[in-house]
Amino acid sequence: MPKPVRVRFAPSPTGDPHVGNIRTAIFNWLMVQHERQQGNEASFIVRIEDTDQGRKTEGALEAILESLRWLGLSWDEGPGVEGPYSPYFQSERLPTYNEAADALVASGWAYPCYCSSERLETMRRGQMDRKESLGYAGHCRELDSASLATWREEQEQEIPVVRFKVPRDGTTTCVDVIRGEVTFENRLLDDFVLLKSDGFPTYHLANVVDDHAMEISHVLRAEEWLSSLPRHKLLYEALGYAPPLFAHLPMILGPDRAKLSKRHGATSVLEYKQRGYLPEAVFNFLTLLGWSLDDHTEIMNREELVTHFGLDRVAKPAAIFNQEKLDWLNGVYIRDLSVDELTNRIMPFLEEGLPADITRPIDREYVRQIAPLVQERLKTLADAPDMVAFFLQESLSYDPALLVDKQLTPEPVLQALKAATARLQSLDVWQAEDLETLLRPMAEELNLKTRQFFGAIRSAVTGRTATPPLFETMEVLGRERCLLRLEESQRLLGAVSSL
RNA sequence: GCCCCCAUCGUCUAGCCGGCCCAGGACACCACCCUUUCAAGGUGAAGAUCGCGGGUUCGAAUCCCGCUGGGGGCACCA
Repeated sequence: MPKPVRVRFAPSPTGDPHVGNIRTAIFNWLMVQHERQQGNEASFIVRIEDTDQGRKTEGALEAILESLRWLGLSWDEGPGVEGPYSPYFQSERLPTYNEAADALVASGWAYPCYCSSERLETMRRGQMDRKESLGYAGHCRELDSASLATWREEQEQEIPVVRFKVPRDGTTTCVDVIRGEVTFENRLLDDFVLLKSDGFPTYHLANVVDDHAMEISHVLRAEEWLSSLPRHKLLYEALGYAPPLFAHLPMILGPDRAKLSKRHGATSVLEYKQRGYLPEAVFNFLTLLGWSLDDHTEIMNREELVTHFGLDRVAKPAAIFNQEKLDWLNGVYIRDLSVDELTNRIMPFLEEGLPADITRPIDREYVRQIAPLVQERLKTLADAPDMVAFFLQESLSYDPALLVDKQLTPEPVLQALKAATARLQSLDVWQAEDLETLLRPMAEELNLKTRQFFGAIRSAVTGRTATPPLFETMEVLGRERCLLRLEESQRLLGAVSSL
């Protein structure tokens, strides 16, 4: 019986989670789902690492959870889902860390340090000037209790921090599932802080203690953590814990190859939601950043991803976030939606983005008729309001020049519009097919190219030059509105040509 | 500065326990087709001396070493 797979996503509530964080969450989640599909026991845990009171951000927790929910990354244990290892907020687990720190001090693996932050800062600057490697030099490490007390007075520190006593020599070899063995020299690791003077643990301590307490089997996290691995390994050993397996995931970089940040445009997952990206597209796209199935499969739904995902096909190099490819993928997913589904997804964007003069609520049934016409033209759901507005607007406002093809003068266009209107008035079945049967032959009669003739009608009826197919558009627009707009266009054009 | 990781088309990547690769797919770009506009779709083109230099080998993108480049880390942040 293999030990159950237990992985965790451990964000810190310091802002909107960006796509890199979420990609990590996706890989964790995927691994769990895959294991389950294989018939193995597996759990996805969300643990909130809120041990830095100073950086806590209002609303960040909700943003994290919303991001996860939006992408369908449900968790088995975590906020709102109590489990056998509750609580899942580190700020509520302080006693556990204290115990661990005490045990470490008792066993000689850690010691209190009274050095003031000013002293540390000065030390760091000195190291920088002398171009030495940075890190705590170890002043309090060897002090006996008497000299420690004196030092405490001198530094005016009430409460000490607790530091880990890193071996002065030797090496620490760690294993990363994706990269293999990585060896570090212990003398280059400084005595890092375990417990801060405010009583909160640092990431290193909290992380190790919790991963052990929650019986985490695999730690999948971003590559930026790789250099902390030896510290963690040492900590596991000092604490007498069996370490989990570690896999450091490739980073996601901006187009300038730097760590993704606000400068690169949208980085928050919620921003993508807002910009009209489909969660299934974002999910699929993020999965492809650092993982691949083979040399040709790219579009995979959740289920396919679950069956194929594995750590063995995670890539090593960092990936650059390619916005254009996401746009394409989003279009693919939009085109794949059923009309009903597309209508549902578009509605909120229309309510939100359509001009204020269009009366609300927007008629869903009508939108449902429009939806198929714009489906293959939408790059994002947020494109919908602009693309659809003319269907719902009471009156159009556009430059009458749009009615006239560049190679034409207003006069023949005006005549054509007049003729078309007259014929259309006597058409009793207002359907695309009939509209086409009626109008297409007219182009030749009027001695106009179809693009010139249809273009004029298109502009008259929509106020635009780029629209869905004309006849279907007219059908959805309806007889009355089309005729009205056709007449209006003649008025506009007449005014222009008489100038 | 020191430590660690990484290195195939502009980008995401396949290939990397050596020959099937003078390197495959996708996005973007270009051309053509379809066409009432815009899309979508179809076809095709262009695009990587596999970062560079040494080895090993009959043979290297694939193994080894060095260099260079990029990234990450070096907090009482995570």
